[in-house]
Amino acid sequence: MATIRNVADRAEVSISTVSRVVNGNRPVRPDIRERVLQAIKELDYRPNYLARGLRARNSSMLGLIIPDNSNPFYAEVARAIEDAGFAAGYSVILCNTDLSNEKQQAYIDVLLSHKVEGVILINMNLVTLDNLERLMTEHVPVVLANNDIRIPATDQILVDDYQGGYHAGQYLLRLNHRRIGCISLQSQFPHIPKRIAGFRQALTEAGIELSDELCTTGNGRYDSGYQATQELIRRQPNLTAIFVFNDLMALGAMNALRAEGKRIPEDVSIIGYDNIFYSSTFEPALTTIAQPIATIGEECITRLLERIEHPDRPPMQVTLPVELIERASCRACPD
Amino acid sequence: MATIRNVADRAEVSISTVSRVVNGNRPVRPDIRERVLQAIKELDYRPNYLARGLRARNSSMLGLIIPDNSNPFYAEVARAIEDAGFAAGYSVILCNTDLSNEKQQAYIDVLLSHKVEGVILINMNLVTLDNLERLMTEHVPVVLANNDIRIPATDQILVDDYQGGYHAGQYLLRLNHRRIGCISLQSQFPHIPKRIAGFRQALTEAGIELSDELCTTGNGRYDSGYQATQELIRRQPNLTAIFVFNDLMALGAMNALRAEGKRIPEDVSIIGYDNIFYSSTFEPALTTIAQPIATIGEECITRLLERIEHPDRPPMQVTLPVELIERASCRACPD
DNA sequence: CTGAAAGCGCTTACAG
DNA sequence: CTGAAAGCGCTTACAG
Repeated sequence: MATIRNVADRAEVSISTVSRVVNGNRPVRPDIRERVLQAIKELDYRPNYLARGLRARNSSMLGLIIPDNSNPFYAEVARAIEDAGFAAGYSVILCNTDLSNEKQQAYIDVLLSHKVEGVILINMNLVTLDNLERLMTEHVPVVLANNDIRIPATDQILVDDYQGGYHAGQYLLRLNHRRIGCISLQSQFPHIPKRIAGFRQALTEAGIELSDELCTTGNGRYDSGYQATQELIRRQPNLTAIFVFNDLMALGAMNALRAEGKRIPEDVSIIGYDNIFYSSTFEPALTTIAQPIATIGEECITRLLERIEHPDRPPMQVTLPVELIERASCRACPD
Repeated sequence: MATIRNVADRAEVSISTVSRVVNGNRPVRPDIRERVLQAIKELDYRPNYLARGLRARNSSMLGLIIPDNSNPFYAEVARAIEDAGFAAGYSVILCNTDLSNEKQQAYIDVLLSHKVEGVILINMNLVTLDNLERLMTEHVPVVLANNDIRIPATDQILVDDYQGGYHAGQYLLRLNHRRIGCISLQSQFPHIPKRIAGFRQALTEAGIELSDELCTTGNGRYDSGYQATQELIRRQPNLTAIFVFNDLMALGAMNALRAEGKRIPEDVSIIGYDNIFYSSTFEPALTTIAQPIATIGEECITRLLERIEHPDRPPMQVTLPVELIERASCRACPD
């Protein structure tokens, strides 16, 4: 394929001049610029980003590290990031880790070798901070989302999990529920305990204790929501409501309940978390605590691009609000 | 960060030697290799892929062009591709096009500039072949999936859409349905007409004509399945079954039917297409024609890597089979 | 088995 | 406003 050299020869100018018209960063005499543009078109020239990146120390690439792009939550976030990245002239490398520390590490090495200009880490498994530190020592701009651990010198996008848990609790209480189960997420993420704390606080204010017996955990996937629910109703058959920590598991919960002959919401109310697109299409439509999914993605990329532009600005912490979305999976407890 | 030069200095060897131990492609005296390895570790050296790629004419990058990664079908395919790509040492650049010709074109230019070693195109909008041709002239290996148009010198992964349509038709007929609607996909893709042809053939064999009145189209998304269904039952209130060309629209169809007070499958049977993961979790669980989603992804990447290795092997066309998955959304028509 | 040298395709001071 | 030259960090013949 054509190189800058070929263009220069055809336009009878130096490669410096070609570079200038391609990048448009220095003045070029109009007639010469025309000649160059003409040659570029005739040769179908496209700059080699490998060469440009090597020389100019930029790669026009971003890394996106998420647990699993086939999970609708991450899929939606990834979409927002890809859109905005593309608009800003960046390509995004997709990295799935399944929360495995080894895969995270391997991918960070790869991204570093590719000389990405920044990386977005969503629900990063931070059992150790080594991975993050490697990024920091190389001075690669990083945005951390959904990871409420204070990392100095890193932009962070958080969602108000305490409020999320609190709202869910209050809502169920307002509907007169008293025997409330909870399916949380088994994870090392600090935002999960906060969500539980908010939930517990709401119950405590109503004089209800969140007993261990009524709490269980899942891994976030449909199946685990199904199983956790079976376990929960085995332990406490008189449950009237369950707060499930993500919509996918909530869907599993609804199906498990149905398999036991329970109706939703007549027999058991279910409230989810996330508000993935599909939650509104479930039958019954799922009442849930909405995370601002698209906003999370947009904030991630906005912060990252900002930091690439201005590496020395102080890091920001953005906390996004949650919102209760009332649909059809909860109803007032008759008791 | 450390460069090959730093490593060479510390290990007191030439950069050629460092390169050889890093790439492990030429023999190096064991004690020297040890020294180099030691220096690499001490300096936390990682090769610069920009430099390597520029020189060696490889980038370790692949492009994945899909309509929308937040659609579960593509999300699942993308996941399979990312997994296998990573395992083979490639990073994948995620490109969403929303089927826009402009975006496809823009992304292909970008991928070419990044010097990707290959690109996978799934449901590429081929209103013009220009985009594809640019890839061909640059000799970038290409795999085309879900695009049943004969492109010489291109590997293609297809699914047997004729059979898919035929099976769906036969199944509904076997259940004694006679007034069958069809929500197909508005698209320029050649596999869609084939699917319709298979469906029509099944009906024809049973002496039933697939009238235009019973056919409509959607864009593949949930909402359009919902709307298309409203339209269909307005036109023909006595419909007993609908064949919907993807599961997402089928979900929309079920909800639209319910909103009209119809029960599924008692009043109307629904059969979908794709077998995305969620279709088994719908209420009722969706009967559908399964595409081998993971296999499509795996075949794409296998073919692509194969072609990168052996550019001169004749292109292959793989046609994958579909399978009827019987679940709960269809039942025998009482008529 | 090892090293010196050329060169991949660009950008960017520098000199004019 | 333009061009010659250096150099980004590698790989790979080539010579030894």
